Amino acid sequence: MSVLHGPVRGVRRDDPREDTRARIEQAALELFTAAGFEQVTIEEIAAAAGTSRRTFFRSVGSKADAVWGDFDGHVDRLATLLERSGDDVPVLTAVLAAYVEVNDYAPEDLPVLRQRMRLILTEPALQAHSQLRYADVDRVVAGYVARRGGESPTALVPRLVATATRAAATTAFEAWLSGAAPSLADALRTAFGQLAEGFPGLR
Amino acid sequence: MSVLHGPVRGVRRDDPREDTRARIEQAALELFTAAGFEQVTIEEIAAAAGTSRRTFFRSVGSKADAVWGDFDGHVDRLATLLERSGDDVPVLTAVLAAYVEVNDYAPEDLPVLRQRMRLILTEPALQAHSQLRYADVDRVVAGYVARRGGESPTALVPRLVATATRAAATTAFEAWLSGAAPSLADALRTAFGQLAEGFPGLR
DNA sequence: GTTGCTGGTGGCACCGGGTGCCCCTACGGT
DNA sequence: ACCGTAGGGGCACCCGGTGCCACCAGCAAC
Repeated sequence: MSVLHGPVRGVRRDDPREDTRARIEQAALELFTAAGFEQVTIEEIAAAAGTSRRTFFRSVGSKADAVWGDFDGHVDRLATLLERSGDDVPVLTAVLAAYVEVNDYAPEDLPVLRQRMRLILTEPALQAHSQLRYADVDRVVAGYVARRGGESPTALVPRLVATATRAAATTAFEAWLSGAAPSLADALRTAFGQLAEGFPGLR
Repeated sequence: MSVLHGPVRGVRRDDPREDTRARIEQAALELFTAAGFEQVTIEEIAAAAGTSRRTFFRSVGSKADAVWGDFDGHVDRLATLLERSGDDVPVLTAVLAAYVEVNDYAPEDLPVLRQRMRLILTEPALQAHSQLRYADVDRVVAGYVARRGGESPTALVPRLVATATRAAATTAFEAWLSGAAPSLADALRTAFGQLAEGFPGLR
């Protein structure tokens, strides 16, 4: 699951609030990458962004959010994509397609995405925080699977499909990050393919 | 993935250190269940256990560890079970069997297990922390799958099998907790079955 | 009995993330 | 000139977590 926010997040183009937020996120990303997430204090980030500790918390909410950015927007996009997918396409295929489209970034955005995902997947504190974000994603996917299958969103199969596909997505991200996969979309397709086949050769 | 520690954890039977630890964990569990994880402070737990804040941290390490208990021991048991499983049994079957055996509790231990898992699966702070524990489990399973398949533990398939089976295990735990499954072993078998079949009907 | 060591403990100061509250300042409308 | 409002800074506080030292059993050696 990725992290970059779309081109337009706020309402106005020169929103001063969004401006300081962007400055803070950028400063944070650089410092985290250089020195490690836990080694950098909020005060240092604020200083690097030319603002105060208090403003940091007001604009980004928490230290982890400085890395995650506007993830809620991505979850919303995922939900919209699933809602709009036709009922004729198989469930797993629809989920895969939604994951692929949500994570379709412009080439110039890929370096920053790498930076963020690298932090999220390697720094323990961010790894822990990720579970909370994943839970949001899982709720969306489970809801979709439940709707398609005429089941409750809390039934075993919808939950299982949601967590398993999300596990596949994060594994695909790891593979892409390590350079083992040519592209994110490719890694996602490979992982979902294995999942849908029930891991042939391991049974 | 469960949490209860085995009958003997320490070296001596009347280890005073183990004794205060057990008292603290019990007090913490009761308070967390009654008031919620974040609402209870370390000082309150220490007071309820008849000890001090400093001793709390010395004996249980962190607030989350008061709920998780000796999880490392479970990971070790899982690793041992996988090591000893024969090479003739299919990989997924071996992983399922290991999960089932690791989570085979005596009936009298089930209430406490429910209490702990309920907190871990519902309290956001503990949910976040769980990802770090799951990562340990995933490393063990990925290592086993890699060995059986002659691959690298960091290759896509071993990682994917590890995260997907663990996702199945946690989903099974949720189903068991909510009362939808008669037993933990049953829920695990159902979830692994779905996973191994590649979710028939959704493709 | 005194000495000395050791392990479990408590107290204390400190750090860092996070929040509530108040004040200041710049800006736009009237 | 007069406001209202929004973004920002400062400050005090809470809480989880750690390092350090001081205390006090118990126990071995002399």
